[in-house]
Parts: sequence; structure tokens; C-alpha cells
Amino acid sequence: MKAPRMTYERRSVGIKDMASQLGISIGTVSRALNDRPDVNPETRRQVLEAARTMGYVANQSGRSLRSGTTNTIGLIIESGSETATNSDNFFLGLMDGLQSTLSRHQYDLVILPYSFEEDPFAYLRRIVARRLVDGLIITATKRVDPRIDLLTQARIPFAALGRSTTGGSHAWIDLDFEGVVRHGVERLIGKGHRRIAIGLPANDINLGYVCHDTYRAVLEQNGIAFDPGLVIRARPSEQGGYGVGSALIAMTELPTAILLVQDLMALGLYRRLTEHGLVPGRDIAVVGFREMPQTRFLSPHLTSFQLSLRDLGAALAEALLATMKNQGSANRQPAPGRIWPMELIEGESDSRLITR
Amino acid sequence: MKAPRMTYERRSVGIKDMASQLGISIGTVSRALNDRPDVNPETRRQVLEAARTMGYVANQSGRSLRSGTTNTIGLIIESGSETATNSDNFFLGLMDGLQSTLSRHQYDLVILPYSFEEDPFAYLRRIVARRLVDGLIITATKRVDPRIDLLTQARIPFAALGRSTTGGSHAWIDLDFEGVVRHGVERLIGKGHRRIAIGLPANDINLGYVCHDTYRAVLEQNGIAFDPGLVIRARPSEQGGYGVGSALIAMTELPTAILLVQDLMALGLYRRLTEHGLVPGRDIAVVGFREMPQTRFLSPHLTSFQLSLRDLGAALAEALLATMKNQGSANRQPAPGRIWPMELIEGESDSRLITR
DNA sequence: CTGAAAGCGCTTACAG
DNA sequence: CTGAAAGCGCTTACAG
Repeated sequence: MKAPRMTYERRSVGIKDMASQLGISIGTVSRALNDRPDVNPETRRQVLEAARTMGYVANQSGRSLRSGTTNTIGLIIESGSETATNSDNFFLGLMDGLQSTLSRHQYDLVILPYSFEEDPFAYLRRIVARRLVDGLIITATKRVDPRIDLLTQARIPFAALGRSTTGGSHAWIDLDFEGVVRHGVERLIGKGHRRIAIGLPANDINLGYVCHDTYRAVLEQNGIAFDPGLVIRARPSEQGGYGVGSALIAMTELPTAILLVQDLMALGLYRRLTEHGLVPGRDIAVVGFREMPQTRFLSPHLTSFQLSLRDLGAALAEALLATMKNQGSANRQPAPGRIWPMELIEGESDSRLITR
Repeated sequence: MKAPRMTYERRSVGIKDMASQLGISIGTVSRALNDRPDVNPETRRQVLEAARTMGYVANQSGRSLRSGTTNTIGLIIESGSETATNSDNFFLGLMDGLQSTLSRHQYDLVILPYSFEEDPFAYLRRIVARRLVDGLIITATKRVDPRIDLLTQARIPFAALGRSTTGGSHAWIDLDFEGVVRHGVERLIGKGHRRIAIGLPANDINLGYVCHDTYRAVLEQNGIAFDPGLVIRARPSEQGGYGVGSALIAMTELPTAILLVQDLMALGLYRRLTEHGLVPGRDIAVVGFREMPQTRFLSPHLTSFQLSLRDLGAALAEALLATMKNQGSANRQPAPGRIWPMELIEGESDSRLITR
């Protein structure tokens, strides 16, 4: 009543092959391979040698089924959406940092993309139920995000890129939007600007609030009246930045400065200003958000903020690994959230004094 | 001698829970869930209902171990390298097309990133041996690529993005570099250009050959002597394009036109030309390679070639699925290679007549 | 149409 | 230090 071998053609060398080749039991092979202490050094040597020559690597399904772990961490990202298409090199940089840190801890990274047409919650539920991964990094975290409750309940260790009001003690890292807005606005005020506009992405409510509030607070702390007309919301893309440019031009009086809180907007803004005969840095001071390959070539050089995506990825990986270690222990520590600092890089887009 | 449950905390509902809840055997539960024909419709209904309410999804490891398949397709990409950082939205677009086609065939897509510091061959070998996926898409295919032999030997179905001289009958799709060069050069000749430079990526030998040969052939077919001094090799990035600009400027006589066979080069070239007081389209005709978000904003609009990344991803998925179906059947068809056409989009960067 | 049972490839507590 | 054996969660040929 032996079930037929379904995978005959693709059969690769298994632990039994190793054992019979070496004339020892599969248990010993397994122990040697998994660095158990109680193995004769010579036996271990032979096993490792045989694994190398026979090309043996443990079948992950067998291993996972038995041990309950997959040694795999998943990074969940949205594919195909406008945001994703534009966030492009952000994720590739992040992946690199995640990857290098995780592999040092014997974890593999897999990226799990869900289409923007799909329900992110349903997708995540499937991933969780299938037990594909030991831990997860979620991105595009929403202000209210049911995925956080799902993962907490399922007791899957995870770390979130982005703050949320959902949940309470999960690990997260978010970019320092307050810091960017505060630093940017204070810098412009310091250079004598009083009419300072701000360009915000229209898509993410949480980020929008954070930036808006900080912007207003910094102005008022400096005795400048908040003018809601100077808050411009646009899509998080070059196109959005172009729209920000149009909005500026349409104002009865052009602000002397603008701060953008989305990386790609600067491209469209520069283009719109140039089309209109305005020169960034001469006619209006511009401070951008994140320095990236595309903005590095803007002329005049854009003053903006820098972060190491690789380091951010590494920090996310560390946060997740800490959660996983913590999960096992008796007295759980609440996982801390963390604000990721960004460093101002001075360009010439806001260096000149502008008076009107 | 029962092994202790290691995964107590994270235990989720399994097939046994379903069976005991419904008062039937696990075999019947499995059959109902897997759409076997020989199940009482009412039983099936109850099972599906219970799966929904209890949140049951089959554990992938159990399933894989038994069936020998994972229902997962892997896309292998390099993370962290210069190429990857710049290829950015290319992969996100591709993923979207792969994803949507694969999910229609009940496959999940996972992205398997390897660090540029890692040996791609060793990485692939591990993936293969662990039996993580049922099929693979490999990218950044080299002219001579040992990965192809590895996968062929291991009998893992795969499709390659990019041509190779390695292997013979595997599925692959490559962009139509000949077509782009032929079309681009002929177009420029048609507009009266005789001194036409070409900017090629310095990194990929195969692509370099293909483009170089086509460039030369088209020129000679049109009675124009090939001048090796007009072939400029540079890194596949904005920086590289900037260097191409410098090389042009350094020539004793500026060519009247240039064709770039890498998408990002146009950005750097525009910048370098502008810095030097030259206007693309007025002082030198420029034809770019692939239209992408970053080049869409160049002024004057860049004449370049367009492709749908989503469609390309879908085609790669189809090619892989055909291979997988084929693998089982008795008389194997050789999997065909395919050249992916790109469509010229007219801009103003090469519309004006330039005489010197 | 359904149940009982084998077995996929591993890891590991236990006995020696 | 090693072997024999149980069992992780499934799928499926077989018997009824």
C-alpha cells in the first residue's frame, strides 16, 4: 500500500541517501548537520563532507513540518500600485539591508508581493495560515491597520514599517517625519522666510496628520500665523509634484519657500516651475524630502534629507529578530517603536535669500 | 514517547480539528477541500463552510511534503547592486504581471533576493535543494550562465529573462535590443544624420555585442562607415549617461545624434549637455531606450521605446507555466525563446533637423 | 461516497 | 556518542 513516488523525476538526495551512503542512521546525519553538540567530531566531518559532495541540503518542507519553523522571513509589499511603482528603489534598498542581517541569523528573506487589486488583509491571512514564514515585515502601514491585530492574534512575530494607532506593543520603525518638517521649516525660517508652503502626499492619513501638525506648530512657535492655503496635498509622485507647482503658481502671491514631504514630488515641482520661467532656489526656496537617485541630478541641487535604506532594512530585521527571541521568553518586553532619523543634506535649492 | 509540541503557542487550526468538528475523517476533509470529484456535495459544502468559519488553510509544509509541490514560483533578483538600485521600477512592474498571471493558475509568487555580495550560483543551488519552489524565473541572465545548467539538471522548470548561449531548449524572453538599435539608427539616418553615436552599458557582454553588431550593420547597410570612436560604453546609470555626455563633448566634432541603449542614461546625458550649454534635440538628436517614470519628465520629451512591464511579466509567467505543463508530458517540446518587442514613442528630442 | 492507513523528509526525546 | 522510533500535517490509493 506504498504510495507511488510522485516526484520521481525531480528526486534529489535526501537524508536517507546520506545515511545509507555513510552507513549511519538518519538521526546522526541530522544531528551532525544541525550542529548538535553530542556528535563525534569525526562523524560530523564525514557527514559535512558527504553533504558537500552529494549536494545535500535538507528539504525545507520536511524540516518545517517537524520543527514548526521555516527559517524564512517574509517582507510584504504591494506590487503594481502607483505608490509601489514610484517607491521603486526604496524597497530594493530595504531588501538589501533586511537580507544581509537576516542571513547572518540563518534566516532567508522572501518578498511576498500582493497585487494592489487584492485585499491586503485576506492575502496576509492566507500567508499566516499556510505557515509560510516564521516572521513578517509589513509595509505601507495604515493609521488603523487590521493586519496588526491579525498578526498579534496569530502570534506571528512581525515588525511594521510605519506607525499605527492599531495594536500597542508591536515592533515598528517609522521615518522621522516630524523631524524633517521641524528641521526643514526652522531652517527656512532661519533664512528669513515667512511665507512657507508645504506639499504633502494626499494618500496616507497618518503621515498627513503628523506633518501637518508639526508644520503648524513650528510656524506658530516662531510667531508665524498658520495659513491653511499654504498646505498643498497631492499624489505621491512626480505628477503630484507638478500639481504642487501649479498650485503655487496659481496663488496670488507666490510663497518664498516650500517644503515637500514626499521624495518624488521635487521632480515634478522643478519641472513645473521651470516651465513657468521660475528657477528653484532663485524664485522660490525648495526643501525636498528624501534624497534618491532621481533627485540627485536636479539643478540646482536639492536640499533634502538622507537615510540609509540598507541600515533601515537592517534595523527592521533586528527589531523583528528581537521580537522573535522575546516571544519565547517568559516575561515579554513590549517591543519598542522607533523613529528613524534623516539627515539634512544641503543643496543650493534653498541657499539664496529670497525677498519679495 | 510523544514528542512535545514545540509550536503550542502558535498552533492554528489543522485538518484534524476540522475533521473532529465535523465528525468526518481527515481524508474526506482533504478531498472536499481539494475539489476531488468523489465527494458528496453536501459534505463538501459543510467542509468549505467550516474552513471559512474556523479559518482553516492547509499548512503548506504538510502539503508540500506529501505532494512534492509547493504551489509557489520564485523570482530571483539581485538586491543592493547598482544595477538593481537603478532597475528599480522595472522589477516592481514585472512582479505585478507575474503575480496576476500566476495567481490565476493557483500559484503564489515569492521574490527571492540575493545580495550582490553573494554567489548567485550557490544561492540558487540552495533554493533548489531546499525545494522551496515549483518553478523559477531567473533574471540578469548572463551570456554564459551556469545557473541554466544547474536548473536543467535539477529538472526545475524555469524561464529566463534574458538570452544566453548556455543551455538550449529552456524558455526565455529578452527585450528586442536589435530591434531598438535598428529602428533607432534607421530613424536617425532617415532624418539625415550621418554621425550617429551610440551609448552602451559596459556591464553586460551579451547585450553589448548584440547592440554593437546591429549598430554597425545598420550603418553599413546605409552606406555609412562604422566609426569605433562613436561607440561609448558607460555604467548603466544616470552617472553613466553623464559620462556619455562628457565623452560626446570631448570629441573634436560633436556627433549630430546619439542612441542610448540603457534607460537611465538619458537623465545624466541631458544634465551633462545642459551644463555645457547644449540643448538636447537642438544641438544633438537623442534617442533613448526605455520610457520610464523618471524619463517622462525630460524636456524636450525624449524619443524612446516603450514596453508594458506587466505584459512582460505575464508572458514570463505563461512561458514558465507552459514549461511546467510540458515537463510532465511524454514528448517534450523545446521551449521557445522569445524576443519582446518595444514600441517607439516619438518625442521632440530627435525631431529637429540638425546640420553642422 | 467515505474511512483507515501509509508515507512524504525531516528532528528529537529516549534508551543504550 | 548513536540508533530506533515517533510524529509534524497533509494527500491519496485502496477497500468497502
